[in-house]
Amino acid sequence: VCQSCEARHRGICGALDESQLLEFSRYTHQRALTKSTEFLREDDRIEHFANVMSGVIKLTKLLDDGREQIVGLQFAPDFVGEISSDESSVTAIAATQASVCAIPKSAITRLIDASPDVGRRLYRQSQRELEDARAWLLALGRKTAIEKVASLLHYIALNIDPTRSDEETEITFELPLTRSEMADFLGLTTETVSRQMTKLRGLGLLEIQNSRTVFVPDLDALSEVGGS
Amino acid sequence: VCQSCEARHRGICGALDESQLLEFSRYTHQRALTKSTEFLREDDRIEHFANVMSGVIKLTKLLDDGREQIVGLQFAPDFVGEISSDESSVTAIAATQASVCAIPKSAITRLIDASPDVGRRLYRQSQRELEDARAWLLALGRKTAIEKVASLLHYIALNIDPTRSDEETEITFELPLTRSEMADFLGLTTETVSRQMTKLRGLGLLEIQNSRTVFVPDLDALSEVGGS
DNA sequence: CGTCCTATTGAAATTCTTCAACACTCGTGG
DNA sequence: CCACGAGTGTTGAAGAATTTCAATAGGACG
Repeated sequence: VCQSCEARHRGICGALDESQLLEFSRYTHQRALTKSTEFLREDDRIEHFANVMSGVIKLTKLLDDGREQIVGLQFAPDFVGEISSDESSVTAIAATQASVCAIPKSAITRLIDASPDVGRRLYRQSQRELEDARAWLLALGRKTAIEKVASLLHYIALNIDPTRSDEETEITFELPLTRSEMADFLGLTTETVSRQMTKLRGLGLLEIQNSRTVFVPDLDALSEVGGS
Repeated sequence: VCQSCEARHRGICGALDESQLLEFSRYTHQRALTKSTEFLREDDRIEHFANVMSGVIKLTKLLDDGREQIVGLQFAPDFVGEISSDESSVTAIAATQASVCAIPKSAITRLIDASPDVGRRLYRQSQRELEDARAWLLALGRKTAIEKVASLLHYIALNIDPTRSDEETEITFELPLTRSEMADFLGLTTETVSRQMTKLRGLGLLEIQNSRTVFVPDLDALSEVGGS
């Protein structure tokens, strides 16, 4: 059942052998999410987890007056959900059309006990998310608007396509976020994001079609503008 | 040997029974760190980990032009170091006089294999750090200067004393950070931090002695200013 | 007592935001 | 088929929050 799942190779399921996978697949169900579908809300009880198979999931936090911050983006084959906590500390929303493989909490617990490698993979993913979060702390705290936007575009470019090879220096992709969402990620306003995009285009680091389709001729140059 | 270690109860060593602890203690060594001692540098190979027993460790990241961001504070009995990565993604520096219990990488690996509970605790700590990092992303991205400073003071107040009970609504403590370090945490300048401290004092939320000793009469009121 | 480091305060400068107008895209219904 | 409208994106000008520059104050220590 899981053979076709993109999450198979890098995700947690790669830790399972064929028989475990078969057994496990009895408890999972695949789910298609339309854009903007919320499938996990901050402070809600966590009942199940999800492997992102395609699309992009945004993790957000809210201030009570409505100010919003995106605190993470999950690309295939990332795992969504906090194991060691009963309540979610973030809201998870499909930023694009997406498909996920949902797993009940009880199944994942059993899985961890049965296969230490699953636990290791979850831990590794958690560490990777922590690294990402800290890289963004640096960006939000110390980078200028144009550096922030360049960093975000570079980050998305590197993660949007799970099959992308590291050698490729140019890339074309669909932005999974609106200007407003980019702003909510970077602690800016839509207007500022838009202006910086225009500036990057002026620098020849970016070409924009439809305002959503982006061509980056030189990823390293973009990364350079984003600051190390 | 570890009986006196503050890290015993909440930290990872709490997962060990007496005999494991004794065996384990043969590989650890306690180390006193004077203020500003760097004991882990970004991109360096990780050779050993550390349990914070007292004091505060700051985790920082640098941009190549020297701009600095503090991306985490580790209080007793937190664990410092990334298990699932060979190179550190942060620099760890003693923000105050501190003492740590250092553990060679090889010992921790064996420990995890021997006791699943240790792995679980490390995972849980990692998740807690991730939650913290994301809470600060919200703060850096969307809070105003005064909200940032109030949030940081509240955070420090809650964590500085491992023996503090949740019932206490007022607290006096020594700031483990200079104004400049607070600024590096919050993505501000020292001047702005100083001005917001003055403002908070004016609001009666803070009393300041020596500029380092702080009295907070009402933690909830402070938290309120920091935004939810 | 002077020196160094940290912190505070003021005034000018800058970045980013806010407010406002307009353009573009896409789907729906006349 | 075209017009309309809603959502999204761009651009300009004025405003605000924070930074930068500068001067002063307070402590710790030799």
